Amino acid sequence: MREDSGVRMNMLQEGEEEAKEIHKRSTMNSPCEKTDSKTSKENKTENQASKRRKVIQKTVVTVRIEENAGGQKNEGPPSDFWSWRKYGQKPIKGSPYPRGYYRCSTCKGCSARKQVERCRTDASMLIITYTSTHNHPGPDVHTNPNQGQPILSTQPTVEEKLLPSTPQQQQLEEPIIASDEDTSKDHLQHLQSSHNCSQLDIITNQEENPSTVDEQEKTHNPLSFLFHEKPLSFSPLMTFSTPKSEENDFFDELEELPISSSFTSIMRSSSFDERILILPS
DNA sequence: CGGCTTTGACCAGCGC
DNA sequence: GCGCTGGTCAAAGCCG
Repeated sequence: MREDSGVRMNMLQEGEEEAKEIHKRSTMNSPCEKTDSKTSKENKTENQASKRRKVIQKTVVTVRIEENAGGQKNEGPPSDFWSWRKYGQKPIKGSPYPRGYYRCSTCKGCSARKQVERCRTDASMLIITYTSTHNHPGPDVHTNPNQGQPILSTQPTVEEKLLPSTPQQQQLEEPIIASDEDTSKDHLQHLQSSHNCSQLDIITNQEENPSTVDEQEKTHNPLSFLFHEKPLSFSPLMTFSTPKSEENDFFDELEELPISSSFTSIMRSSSFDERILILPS
């Protein structure tokens, strides 16, 4: 019925310095080299120096577990074409469910990470937070290492999405005013009921230095590892439809997610590749 | 045997 | 300054 499933993405750029930090790390450990984590104290210090709470760029995705299950267990990370290695798990205050920490094991030295936790209000929802970026080319999606997941090879690359080739997309590129939230919700509900296809919410929150961020985006946009390097990553997610008001409640709970009216724009387009840039107000 | 998961410990940021 | 909390490390064990 209404809550087939929903997928959302919020991308938050919370500070380019962190990006640099992570990037520095990723470059220090040259890609695909055996540097992993078991290294000297020096390296450890370096890593811990950047194990921050102000994580740079976060891409938050919510997924319904049942739908996500491409042969994966419920608690596992969502199916995408990267291989992830779990490196930690912590109970999160306020949430009955622990948060799992995964890093990309596709290539050693890759700084891409993600956090997987269940929605505290809806255990069937997974909240996946992607941080940092892959510093290596994505796996050949056409080989489809992901058992039986449908491949949507028509997904545009991030560059394609960056181009406001359509009025719709142009709208998405425009900054969104959060005060529009109520309206957004209306739109959201309306649109959710109108579209069975998945919806992705990608909110790019550019802080202070848009130029730098822009440059960053060109090279290490967290979305690039989601869309560009591996545009099919979300194909399993995209088969979902979206719950309606229930989901609004859910996201109300997620205080860190600046849903706001960006949702509205997202919902205006029924395809998954919505991207919303929120410029610093 | 290599890769992954589990889990306790450590460290740093943040709030008071 | 201190305690809390989140994020990461790394050893040990498990599994294919």
